[in-house]
Amino acid sequence: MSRPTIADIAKRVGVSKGAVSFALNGRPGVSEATRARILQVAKEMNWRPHSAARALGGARAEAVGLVIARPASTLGVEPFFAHLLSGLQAGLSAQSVALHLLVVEDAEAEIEVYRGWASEHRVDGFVMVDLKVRDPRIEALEEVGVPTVVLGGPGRHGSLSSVWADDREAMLSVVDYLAALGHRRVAHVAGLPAFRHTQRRMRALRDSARRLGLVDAVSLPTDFSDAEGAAATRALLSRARRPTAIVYDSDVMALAGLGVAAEMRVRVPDEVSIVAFDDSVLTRIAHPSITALSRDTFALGRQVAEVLLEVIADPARHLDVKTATPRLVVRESTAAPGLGRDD
Amino acid sequence: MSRPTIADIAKRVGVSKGAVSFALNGRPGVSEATRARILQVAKEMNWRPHSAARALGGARAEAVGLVIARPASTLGVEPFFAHLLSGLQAGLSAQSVALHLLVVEDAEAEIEVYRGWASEHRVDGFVMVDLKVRDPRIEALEEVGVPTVVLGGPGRHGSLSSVWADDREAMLSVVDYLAALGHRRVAHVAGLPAFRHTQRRMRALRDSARRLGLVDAVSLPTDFSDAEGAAATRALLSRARRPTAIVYDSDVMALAGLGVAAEMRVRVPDEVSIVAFDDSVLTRIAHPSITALSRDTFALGRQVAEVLLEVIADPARHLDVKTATPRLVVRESTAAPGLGRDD
DNA sequence: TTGGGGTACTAAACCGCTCTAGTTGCCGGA
DNA sequence: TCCGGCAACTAGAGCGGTTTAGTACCCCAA
Repeated sequence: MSRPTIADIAKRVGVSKGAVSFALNGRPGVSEATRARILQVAKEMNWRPHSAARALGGARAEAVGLVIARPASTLGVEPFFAHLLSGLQAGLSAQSVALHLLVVEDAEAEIEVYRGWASEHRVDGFVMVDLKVRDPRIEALEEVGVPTVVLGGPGRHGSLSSVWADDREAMLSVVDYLAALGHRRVAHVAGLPAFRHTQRRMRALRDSARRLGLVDAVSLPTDFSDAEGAAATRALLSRARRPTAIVYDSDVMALAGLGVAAEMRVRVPDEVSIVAFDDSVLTRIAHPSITALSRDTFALGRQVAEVLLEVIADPARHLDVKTATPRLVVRESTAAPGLGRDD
Repeated sequence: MSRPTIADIAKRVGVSKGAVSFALNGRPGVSEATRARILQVAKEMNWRPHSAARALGGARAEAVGLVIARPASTLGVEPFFAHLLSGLQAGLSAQSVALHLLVVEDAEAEIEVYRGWASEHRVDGFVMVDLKVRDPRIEALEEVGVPTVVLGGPGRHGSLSSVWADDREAMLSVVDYLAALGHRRVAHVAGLPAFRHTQRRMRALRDSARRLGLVDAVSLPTDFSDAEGAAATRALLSRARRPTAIVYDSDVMALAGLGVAAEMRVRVPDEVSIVAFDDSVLTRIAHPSITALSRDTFALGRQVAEVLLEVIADPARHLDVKTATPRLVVRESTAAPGLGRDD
């Protein structure tokens, strides 16, 4: 026989549908004895709520949405993304909330999906990632009126809540560290300039260069791919006055850069130091292992989930959470310029 | 004002709810003129179907489920997984079907989620991954009665459809290649022995060793982590008669193995050749780059999605799709066993 | 003229659950 | 004895669609 409904339970126990509903939802209106009997029978019949029926009455969908506008084929490349997803899952599954995931072509399609899922009550909230410099999604999501947490900032996310890491401070700490080692020519292989965090990192490098008197502090934008990361590295290392340290905006690019250095017979860290934003297995198992800004993306994802659940519980709230600033994990890929020849 | 319903449209156009439903779903029962008028008004009012209401009536959920029983924190490590997810997305989003994703602790919880989502009509089908040797999930899913595609095989997935790659054939091709280069001592750093595909690879290595007269053809099981991959490599390279070639069950472990070799001053590929199952950026950007079995995981994911959509469309069907056998991409990490030749 | 059959449409049941507005029965107090 | 009040429970109206049964009307053949 097919799934039992509360009507079946009601008939069997000999009470009304309403009584069963009250009992199952733990609300007053039934005696303890009756409640126990109802729960017992519900269990025996292996009853489960029909989420659609609940949703019709205006209840929660018990799911949140994550829509990503990237070519699906590049998603897999980013350990960052996978970790974030894991963290989100961890935070959500604690409250048995599922994640509705969709990859679309562009921001326009993304906004369409927001509208659709919201009005179909498919989800209770959204997580928005890849905050752009002037981002049309912000306005769209505000209009849609569904609780949302933006991953990125600070600022520029309108009335939406956000969770952000201080990219500026992180970059400053990297440059300070390199400067303290004695580096004067620090280059930066950046990510997509359309991203807000890329801009903040580039600006931080410029500011620090001025403050510390560094020269040739240049940022080369890329698309985050290993190919462009390698190309940028090749360009930098081919310069007459090549940088003594390179900061990469992702672990994949740093690893690609390391490969290029080896191929060009530029020794790491003796002749060039390498630092990666974003830590992962990649930086640990590379040889030499790569000094990286470690930011526990898993925890970040979980935090995003928690904030979102809070905002869903009380839509009037507006949270703006700053996460721990990435911590620099020093490994074998950095050293004072021109020194060290321990190999 | 809140979302318009078909009743609102009906009132505005001056017809009944039923007529509106017929018009919006493109079924007979209304004249072309009326249909056009209804569609026009629906568009003006920016109407969207309420998925919960549809689901109540027994319609599709337009979503499929993927439940993974792994500690969420290890998910991100596997490029394989991320690629698979991307491919799934690509296949599903072509028909605007969303992916309901959940990470749970163990197989038991996984089965609970299958039961739950199925009876709540949250999804139209499931994708099952990580096929184990004697897998209780198979029976559970058959009982649940929701269209499912198992990633893995061949065989041992009951009445469920499946998509599988020939791991045996793949391993044979690797060993043949190594034997042809002159290798006689081939080791295998395997994955979790509970996985069916791990078993098949181990058996294939044993069979091939017998056929080709290889010695010391040993498989060391691991948990797929870079740590255990490194440890296994260290153990193998410390042997008195160490292997001249090592096959790794994942790209991450191969990269970790490469690191260990460098650290132990065992030259690759001069003293030991390295081959990875599963290709990704990692194997390409490593230095030296790693010879790998490339299997286009993205395409695999898309194929799974397509098969699932087919089975959902016609639940009576049973598909069993064998994907292209992984192709060996030779890079810098393999060569004839030159130095340290001591047979 | 009748009647059969097709088309275009309406009314209402139905899906499974929630929630409000009763209704019943019992108790205690005046 | 009557009545108010409360706890326990019932009846039934939604929620937003789909779908079935039924109706009104028209056309055409007998």
